[in-house]
Amino acid sequence: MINWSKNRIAAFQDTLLAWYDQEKRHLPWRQDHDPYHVWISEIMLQQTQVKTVIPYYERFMKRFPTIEALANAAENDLMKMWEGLGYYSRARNLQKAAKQVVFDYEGKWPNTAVGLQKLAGIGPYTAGAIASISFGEVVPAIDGNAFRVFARLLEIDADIAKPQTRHLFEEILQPIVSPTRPGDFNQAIMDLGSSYMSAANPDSAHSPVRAFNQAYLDGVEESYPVKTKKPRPVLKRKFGLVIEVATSVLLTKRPSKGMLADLWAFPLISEETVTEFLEKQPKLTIVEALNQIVADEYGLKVQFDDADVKDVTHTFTHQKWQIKLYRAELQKAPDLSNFPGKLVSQTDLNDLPIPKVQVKLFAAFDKERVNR
DNA sequence: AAATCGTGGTT
DNA sequence: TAACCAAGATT
Repeated sequence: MINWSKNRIAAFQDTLLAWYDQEKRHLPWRQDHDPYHVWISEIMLQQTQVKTVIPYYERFMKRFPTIEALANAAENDLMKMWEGLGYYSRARNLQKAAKQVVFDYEGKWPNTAVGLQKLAGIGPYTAGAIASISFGEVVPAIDGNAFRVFARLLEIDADIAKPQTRHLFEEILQPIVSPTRPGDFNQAIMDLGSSYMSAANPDSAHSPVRAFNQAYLDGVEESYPVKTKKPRPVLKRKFGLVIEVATSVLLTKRPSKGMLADLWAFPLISEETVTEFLEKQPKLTIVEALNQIVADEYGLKVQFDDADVKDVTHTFTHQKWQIKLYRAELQKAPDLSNFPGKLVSQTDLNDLPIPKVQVKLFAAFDKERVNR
C-alpha cells in the first residue's frame, strides 16, 4: 500500500472534481440535496443497479412525495411499491426510519453520519452518503465502488469482504475526502467506479485519475481489490401448491421473518417435510403425502393432480430453489380458518406484493392453463 | 464474524 | 452454465 502527501491529495481532489463537474451522471435523485430524496435513492441503490432503480424511484416519489407520507403509508402499499426490487427488509426499515424521524425527532433529520446511523436500515455507507451529500459533513461514503477504486489507486491489499477492512478504509479515506465538497467527492468516486474503474471492464488508460492509479501504473490492476469468494447457492427442493377455486387461487402471506417476508405466494412445502412424511408412511405416493400434509397443516381437503406437474427454478444470492408445482381444484370455497392466507382473484392479485419467484410460478401455471 | 436477505445483468 | 457483480444492513 502506498501513501499520499497533502499536495498529492489536493491534486487528486481537484482532478476528480473537475472531471465530475464535466461528466457527472444526471440522475433523478441528483436534482437537489433534499435528505428525503437522497435517502430513498441510497436505500434503493443498495446492491442494485442504477438502471433498475430509476423507474422505482420515480414511482415511489409520486406515491410518497414526503417523509410524512411514507411514515403514514399502509404496509401493503409500501411493499407494492417495492415489489420486484428485492431485499424487502429495506422497505420495512424505510418506514421504521420515517416514523423515527417524523414522530421521535419531530420531523428533523439527524445531520451527521453518527446520528443518521441510529435510523433503521441506515448503516455506515448510507449514513456517510446522506451526511456528506445533504448536510456537507466531511466523511467518506464507502460502498463497493469506493472499496474498489481506492484499493486500486493505493494498492490496498486488505480483503474487502471482511467487515474489519471497512475501518482501515475509513482511516485512509477520511483525510482524502474533499473538505469543501464532500458530497460531490463521494458521488464522483461512485461515477468513477461505475465507468473508468468498473469491476469487470475498467478503462484505466483513459481515466481522469490514471496518474493516481498505482495498480494501473504497476500493471497489477487485475489483482485489486482483494476479495474472498462467497459460497455458491445451496440447492433447496420444494413443492409448490396451486389450489384453485373457480378462477381464484389460494395464496399465503409469507411469515414476517426470513425469505420474502410478508409477501404473497403459493404455499411451499419443503422437501424435508415430504421426506419425513414418507419415512413414516412408506406406502404413500408423493401426491398422497402432499394431500395429507395440506390436510394436516391447513385443514384443507384437496386432491393434487399427478399428471399436471411443472418445474420452476429460481436462484437467490445464497439459495437455489427447485420447485415442483402441483395443481388441485376445489369445487367450492373452503374453510380457511387454519390457512395463513386467502383466496385471491385475478383482480385482487394486482394489489398484493408478489416476489419474482412467484411470478415465475404463475407463468408456469398459466402455460398449463392455456394448453388445456 | 459469518450468514442472511432478491433481483437483473454480464461474461 | 455457473460465477460474479451492483450506491449494504442486520443479526
